[in-house]
Amino acid sequence: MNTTEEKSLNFIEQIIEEDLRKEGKTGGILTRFPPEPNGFLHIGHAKSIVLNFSLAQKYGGATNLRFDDTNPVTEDTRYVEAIQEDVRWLGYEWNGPVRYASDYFDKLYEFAVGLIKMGKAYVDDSSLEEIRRMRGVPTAPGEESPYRNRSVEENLDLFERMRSGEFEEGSRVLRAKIDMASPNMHLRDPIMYRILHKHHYRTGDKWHIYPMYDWAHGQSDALEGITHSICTLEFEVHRPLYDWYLDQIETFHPFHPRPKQIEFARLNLNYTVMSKRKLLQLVNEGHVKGWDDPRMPTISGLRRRGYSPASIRNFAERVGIAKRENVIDVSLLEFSVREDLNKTAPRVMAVLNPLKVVITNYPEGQTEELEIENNPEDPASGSRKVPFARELYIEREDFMENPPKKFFRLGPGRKVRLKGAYIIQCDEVIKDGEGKVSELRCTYYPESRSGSDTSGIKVKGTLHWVAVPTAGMVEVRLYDRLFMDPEPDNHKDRDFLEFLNPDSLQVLPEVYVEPSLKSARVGDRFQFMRKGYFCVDPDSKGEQLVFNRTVTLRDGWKKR
RNA sequence: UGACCCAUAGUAUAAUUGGCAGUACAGCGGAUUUUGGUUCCGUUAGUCUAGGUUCGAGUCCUAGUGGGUCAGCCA
Repeated sequence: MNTTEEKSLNFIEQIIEEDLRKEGKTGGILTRFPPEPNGFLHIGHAKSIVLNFSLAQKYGGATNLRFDDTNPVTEDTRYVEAIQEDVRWLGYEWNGPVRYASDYFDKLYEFAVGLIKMGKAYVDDSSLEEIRRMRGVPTAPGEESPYRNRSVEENLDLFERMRSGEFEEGSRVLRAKIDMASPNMHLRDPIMYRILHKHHYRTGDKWHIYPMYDWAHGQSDALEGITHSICTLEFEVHRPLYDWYLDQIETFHPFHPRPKQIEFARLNLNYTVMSKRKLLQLVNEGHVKGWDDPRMPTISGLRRRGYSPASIRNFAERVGIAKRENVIDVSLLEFSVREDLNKTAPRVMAVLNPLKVVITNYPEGQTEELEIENNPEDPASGSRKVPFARELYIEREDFMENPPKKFFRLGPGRKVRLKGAYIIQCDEVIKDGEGKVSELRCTYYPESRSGSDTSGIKVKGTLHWVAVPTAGMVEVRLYDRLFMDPEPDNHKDRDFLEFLNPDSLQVLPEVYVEPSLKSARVGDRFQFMRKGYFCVDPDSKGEQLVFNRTVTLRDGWKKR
């Protein structure tokens, strides 16, 4: 079973192995990750990154990072920085330099001239509206442009003048001459170049025409020697065009290897949105604090939330690769972080919502240092000293005045163990003027000390705690799902913003923590025992630490 | 009144390419536990429908149904 499990390949791996077999090779593929720098990367991109890089690793190849920067009006260098950081943080190193589609603008222009000379491309003076109208609709053929049969000489002249900036934006385009009656809309004389008098962050003001995606992408793949160009399903209808362009160019400029486009289903996660447009909207309208808000499904958001690169990689491997539309349950993502952090995150104690406990038989002024292991899952992580004292904080929800039988925690007359310390018994409940429990008076059993317990007392519950005199204080931010609906953008009559969860962020400004947390630094991850995994946020300033809750612990006692 | 793609437990994904439908997450039950965590064991639950080919169909064929994509000078 293990052996068959290892042999199981996804459909892309099957295609690659078949391709390699046909060519009598055992490896040497080249994949690419081609983001457009017009937004931050999200968990869906992570799936694509992991796919492309792990395929290359598996089949002895490499992966290029190429920015698809063919639209200067929406793209920005700010995004190219952020994207590189995210890919690196995920743990991948791309092949050679960062590449840009704009590196190939000259080559692309040359290829376009080649198509014109073959009579396979022409300059169209039609307006945007005319072109749209004459394109027809999916169920009915379009009609040919009156400019479709210009002479090669005229096309060459016009195209050259388009490039030099002689014409207004929108006045002309270069189109491939294919088939206005094709059932595939993308083959109805697709536009190759549009006029854009825009400054490009890399090519400056050199160009007045910019290539469309279809014209730029496949050729960039071919020029880089990409063997397998993996993209998402919506590009499936583009594949005939991808191949057509390559077919034409290969008549005067053969490519070895010739790239092959393969499509797979993008990742969708429930209780969130994954489109860059909607993510941008959340940022711009202030529904979140930025692209890296810990509630965002962006890679930078997840990083800030406390997700580790390994947990995201494991998640991406687990979701699988297929062509079926899918919606992954967030619980799989959460499982992936817990799995990783359980093995790596040191345990500490923090009380989110405090209730004071006074141990009446513990000598006033006395303290002691208790040795507590840092991570029971990792013996190599050692232990630390945690101070104990007569006055402590415990979690308010760990006490009930009238507890049900199955409640294993504290109640009047009940006993519990304090983690790594003593067994205590609740003797008296003190309330404030409003009847709210304000303090517990307890007694402890001196002989029940952890590690040398001779008391013989058995308790069912163990509580975390923080000693009052030595307690540190931090801010904690608790996060819940950003949307209350599993598929917020899948409702025909309702806007996804209607499903925003008003309680997705809860700030606890004063949380008591054990003193060992003083040395925590931005990015450090911990398990707050019994409460979940937490990560130090960059908003922390010096001693003033801010923690983000990455995810709660699995709760076998599902209360609330 | 088109073309193309897709359809396996609640979710996602396998099935040596035509040979006992498996895995993970989620759920449920139990054991262990100084985290109601972890770990371990058990368990519920599936091939869209109808025909056909075949000794044998999740897999091949036909039709249907359902879902998705395509009408940007976005990618």
